[in-house]
Amino acid sequence: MSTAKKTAKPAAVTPPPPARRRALLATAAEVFAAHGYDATTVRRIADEAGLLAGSLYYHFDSKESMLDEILSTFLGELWAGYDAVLAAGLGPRETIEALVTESFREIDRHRPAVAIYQKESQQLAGRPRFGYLADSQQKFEKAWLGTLERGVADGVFRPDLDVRLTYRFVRDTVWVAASWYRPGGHHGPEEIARQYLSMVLDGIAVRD
Amino acid sequence: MSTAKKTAKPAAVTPPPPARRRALLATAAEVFAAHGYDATTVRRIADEAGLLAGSLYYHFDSKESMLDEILSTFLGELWAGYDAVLAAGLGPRETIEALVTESFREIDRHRPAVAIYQKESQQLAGRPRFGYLADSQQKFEKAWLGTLERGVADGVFRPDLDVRLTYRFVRDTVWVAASWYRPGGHHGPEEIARQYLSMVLDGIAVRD
Amino acid sequence: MSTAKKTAKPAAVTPPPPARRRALLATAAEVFAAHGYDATTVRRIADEAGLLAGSLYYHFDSKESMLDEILSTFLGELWAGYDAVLAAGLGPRETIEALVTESFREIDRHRPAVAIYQKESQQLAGRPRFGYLADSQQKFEKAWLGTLERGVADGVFRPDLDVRLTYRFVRDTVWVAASWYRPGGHHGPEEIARQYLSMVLDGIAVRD
Amino acid sequence: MSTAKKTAKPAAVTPPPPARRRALLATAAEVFAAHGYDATTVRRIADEAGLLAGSLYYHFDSKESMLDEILSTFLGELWAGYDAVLAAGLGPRETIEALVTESFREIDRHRPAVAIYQKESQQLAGRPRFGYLADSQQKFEKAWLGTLERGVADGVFRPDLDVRLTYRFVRDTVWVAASWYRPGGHHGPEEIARQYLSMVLDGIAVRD
DNA sequence: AATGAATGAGGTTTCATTCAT
DNA sequence: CATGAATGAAACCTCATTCAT
Repeated sequence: MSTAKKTAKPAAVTPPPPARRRALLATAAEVFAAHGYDATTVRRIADEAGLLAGSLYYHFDSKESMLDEILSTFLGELWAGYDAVLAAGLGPRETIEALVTESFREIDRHRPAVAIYQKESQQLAGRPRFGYLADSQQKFEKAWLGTLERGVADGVFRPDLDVRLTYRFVRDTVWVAASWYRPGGHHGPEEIARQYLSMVLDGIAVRD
Repeated sequence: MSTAKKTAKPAAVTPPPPARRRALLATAAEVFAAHGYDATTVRRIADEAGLLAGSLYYHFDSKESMLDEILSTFLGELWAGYDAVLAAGLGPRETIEALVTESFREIDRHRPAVAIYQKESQQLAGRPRFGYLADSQQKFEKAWLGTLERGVADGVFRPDLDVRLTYRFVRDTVWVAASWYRPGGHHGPEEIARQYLSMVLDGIAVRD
Repeated sequence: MSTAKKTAKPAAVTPPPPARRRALLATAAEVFAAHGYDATTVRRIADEAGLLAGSLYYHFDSKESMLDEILSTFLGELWAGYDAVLAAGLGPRETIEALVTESFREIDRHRPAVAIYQKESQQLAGRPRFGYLADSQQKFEKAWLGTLERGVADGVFRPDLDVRLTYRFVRDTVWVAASWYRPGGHHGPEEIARQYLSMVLDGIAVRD
Repeated sequence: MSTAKKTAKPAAVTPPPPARRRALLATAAEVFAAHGYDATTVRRIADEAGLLAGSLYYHFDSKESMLDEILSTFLGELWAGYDAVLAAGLGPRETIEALVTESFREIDRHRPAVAIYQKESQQLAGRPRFGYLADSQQKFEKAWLGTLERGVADGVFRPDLDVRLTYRFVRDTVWVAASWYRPGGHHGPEEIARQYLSMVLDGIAVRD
């Protein structure tokens, strides 16, 4: 029956429009990540996606709006994960472990977006349209710095720690991983997180 | 006679005063670092330097040649320092300490160049003109990876270390510091190096 | 049966309901008049009409053909009115009065078309498709100029009149009214015509 | 002597930069007036001026800024003339005569600008950048309407005049002349003004 | 050394139009 | 009849680069 086809996949009816959009954004993200936002031409994205440059403008307002959608989508999912961790009431060490693990998971799922974020966010945060990048960065700092400080106060982390400096080192190292991480490689995100945490928490030197 | 000056140092006739060149390159590096190479217009550099865009071409062949000169100068000095460290015959731990300290010193002296290197090198390494970037990266990897491996073999570093992964983390953390480091701030390069080494070598967690 | 309807009026099958066409043209005319032909996008018209840009092409061949239909329809009705006046055998003054009155009536009924005509006709008259605009302008000139000349010859209009100049002034003032006239406002078209004729025929100065 | 050349034309030293600018603006104005602002391509202007489209951007920020400069320059000169007339303390009839004459003089000197103003000002007045167009229009209305009202009050103009309507007719007729006026033709601006004033003030009909 | 002006290639974006569904 | 997606031409604009002065 003709109705059978329509009722067969009712769940798929809900998100019908984003289908193409999402594919195009994925392509765009890949190219942005590989060549940098400025150096990426709209034509390059279109080529990669198999249509003409002008046709992209049926789906998106501008090159910038593609970037915007890529970054805001990523940050949305990132904060969903982070907020869950922060709401779990874990101790400082466990919170750091969970945040690091969550971060590498995000890199695994949104590698191009993370790479773009890493390279361009400082540049973009100034523009009004990307104000949410600055907001996110502030929340980010609050979450990490707060946890580190709590750890020092609780006697879990070394008392001589310069937390601000430590925060910067940890933050950068985690995200910069997006520049070399390849999904499906030797290590999954959890394995990488474990190695990284082992280094940061316990050091690479052999203990006396 | 006017010829006296010229014949006195015949070799110096071609590149008259490197003073201006250096100043212009410093300006260019600052702008490249702040906005990214692609996003930087020649006019912007010229504005910042107080002349017109076209006038820059009296001093340099092209925008790319400015970038080239900035990066190769930086890498030249970097390797002078690194080679000295590597030739000193230190133990693995001391070598790592010396390399990290040397790196932060370079960041202190060449912050814009390092920032540019960090952001653009992956992109540039492919082009023939910037082949030395890839070479440098290889030497770099060899130095660091070798030292880490030697440390593990010597029982100085933990035996369960994934040296490749560790190398990446360490490398990135060091260089990424160029994006937030401000010369003349709270900590000098040596202090930052010490903090960083303390974290990487001994971990941030309190020992039992 | 469904076929009954179709076979009932075979002649009407091709151009089914001019109702929709007319409504779409009215919308198009409004937008053309408000923003100018070139500055009007097909999408804007479609938006205003409540369908998608592509869908307009089911009804019309092109944007230009909409313009064409709007203008030719208008001119058709205009000349029906003018020809009736000119065939009535009135005296020069009465002819002028009737033409002016008829013109303001047309503005009342076809304001957008008149506004378009006013703004674009000089531009369009050159293109072959719109040759009828030039023809119309010639007929127009002949009718007005002829009447003015007749009036001077008959001693009804002042003998020192530069008829060509007068023609231009009168012609422009009448049609330019389309840019500010709003149907349903204070004055109806006949009232405006009366005021205008009073000014042009007798002047605004008080007679001695 | 070399100094002779420099001191020969000291007066020309003052306005050295606008030389090329003004010529380019004149060309642009001509093209805008002939084809309409929207329908005019930057390339067309460049072709007409004998350089490449991109080169225009050395002199102007944008197509819009050319339009802006054309219109604001014109309005500046127009109001210099109008203000002088209004400040002269003439009677209503003489003021109208002087304003009309001044207007035709402006058309004579700025024909393209007037034509552009006539065609595009209503469209542009809404945009913030061209707010001065709306301001000008208000001043304009105040000047003309006020004079007409004063004339009626003084018994110089007919008491049954609808001044608002009269204002519109007079205003349009004057400016619309820019669409057909050709400098250097049969009539100079003063002659046209005289003819026009004769029509408007005394009417075209023969007095009884 | 530097300026003013221009070039020419290429970038982003717009838009009338087409067409399978 | 209408939609959604795409095309392709052309528009505005940017920018590295050149060159006569």
